[in-house]
Amino acid sequence: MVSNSEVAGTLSEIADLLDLLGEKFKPEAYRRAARSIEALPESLETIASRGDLRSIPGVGEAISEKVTEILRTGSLAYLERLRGQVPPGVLELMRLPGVGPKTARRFWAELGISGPAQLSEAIAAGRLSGVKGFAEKRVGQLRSAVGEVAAPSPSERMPIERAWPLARAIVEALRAVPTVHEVAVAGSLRRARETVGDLDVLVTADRTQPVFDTFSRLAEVREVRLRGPTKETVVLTCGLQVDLRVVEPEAFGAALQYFTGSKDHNVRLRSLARERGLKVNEYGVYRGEERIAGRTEQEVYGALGLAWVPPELREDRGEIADAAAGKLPRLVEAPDLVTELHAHLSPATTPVDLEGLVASARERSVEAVGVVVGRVRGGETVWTVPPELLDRIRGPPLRGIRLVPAVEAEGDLTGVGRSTLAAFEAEYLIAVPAGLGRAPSPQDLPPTPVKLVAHAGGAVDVARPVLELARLCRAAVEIGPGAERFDSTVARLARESGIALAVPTGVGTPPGDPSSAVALGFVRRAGATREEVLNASGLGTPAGPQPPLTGPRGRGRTPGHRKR
DNA sequence: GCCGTTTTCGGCCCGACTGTTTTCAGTCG
Repeated sequence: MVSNSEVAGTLSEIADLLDLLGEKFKPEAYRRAARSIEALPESLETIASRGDLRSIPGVGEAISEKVTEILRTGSLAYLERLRGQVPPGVLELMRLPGVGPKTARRFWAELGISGPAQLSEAIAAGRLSGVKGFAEKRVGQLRSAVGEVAAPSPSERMPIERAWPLARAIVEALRAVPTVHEVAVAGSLRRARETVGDLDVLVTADRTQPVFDTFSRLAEVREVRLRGPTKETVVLTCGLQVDLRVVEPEAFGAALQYFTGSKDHNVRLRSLARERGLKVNEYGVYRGEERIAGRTEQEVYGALGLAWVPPELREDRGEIADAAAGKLPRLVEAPDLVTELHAHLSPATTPVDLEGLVASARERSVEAVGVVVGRVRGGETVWTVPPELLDRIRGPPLRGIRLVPAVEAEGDLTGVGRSTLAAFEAEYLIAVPAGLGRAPSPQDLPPTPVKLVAHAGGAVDVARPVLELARLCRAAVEIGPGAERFDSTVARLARESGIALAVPTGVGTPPGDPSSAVALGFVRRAGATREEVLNASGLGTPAGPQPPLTGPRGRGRTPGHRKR
């Protein structure tokens, strides 16, 4: 079994090799195919077995044949042939910071340098002095670049839930600068990608200098890598790179659009602009010399005849055509989340904790909270809240918040039934299918409806049996960051199978915990509307057409409705 | 190599920054 990432890696290597060989457009074609494959919600094997490889953006006749060969044989003759033309060390040279295909090729072809070690020797021996294009400063850069190879590896992509608090801290620090007006985070964090490679921060300000000064002096900053009149790049102690740009207010929307990406979304957007005789860059939309949009993103998309595209959808998966046709989904939003389905009290719970939970719900305008009052494993009770708390949870609403008792059932669901709920006087079950190694069969299902499948997590292929369980139970699956929840690719698969989603609201989590915001980003990234999120319908829904409480696919009701 | 409500051929996003230049090439995002 060859993973999607391995295939993407192979295509990227082909791109690099073609770059070194001086090819013009092929490298970008291979990179684009690699990016789409990396972002696929299901395995290439599955797609190939349906004969659908050509439906992947950027995959045409030639690349689909190569992918097929890799899947079938685990290797690729074309790649081996390219490798034969370029010494392996030259690829490593190209991966040094500041060294691209042209420079690497010159080292190799003109100076006989075919690897970082040889480059290091050449620099030490002074063989670069007098060579055109390699003056003192450049040689200094190369020396440190070669040195860094042995040092800790360059920063890899970071899980979004880790990057989120860092971004928040930076935004708050910049907002405190007196000359600053607007601050926004763009990039893959804004698109709610599961991992982020760097942070992009945009600022409008009266004066640039104080902004850069504050930025460079942040406690988390390890080094300032580059500073120009409008842009500064730093590296944080954790290795994450942060780019800060100061833009004028008239261009804020255009810059936000541009730096939010994705790259493929922007390329398509600018191609569309060209077709309409317009030009889009980070300063605005231009007809000739005249700027016709730029202050807001709505203006920018509007000038191109498009509806504003939510950042989470900007991946060139057809969203631009949808925006042109007015067919973009109305994605679920934070105020839609009126119910928390899965809140925990600590094992040593006191009434104070319950007050805290209620306060937390009020803060977030959540009106009903499903509280776990007990946990069972294989029919045995493993944990339960103190009886006096159970009474309060079952009692009348606390300060307007309705508390709904729920039971978590770990692992195997056989033996879990109505009696389990009755024992706890709970209203619904939360399945926690740890170690579910196979697809469940209907006999495995409890006679009591399960409302939520939570704490499952894992990669797409691991998720399938869990999704099958959710489908059979007509339960929602919990989405969110971390190893114990499902990400946006699984959320998308769930939606496509008609399975409802559940989004943690953050009720009962510490202040500043990013998991609720990230979870919302994930389900939006999966294209979910309010109607597809179980805890977004029902209670307190604003006036207007009410979504069906029981969705078209027969999902359960929200806790708050059971006694109304 | 991919792709097309202008195309099955002829295009392929665009600008900041750096170091090296006498006006630009390369890298990066």
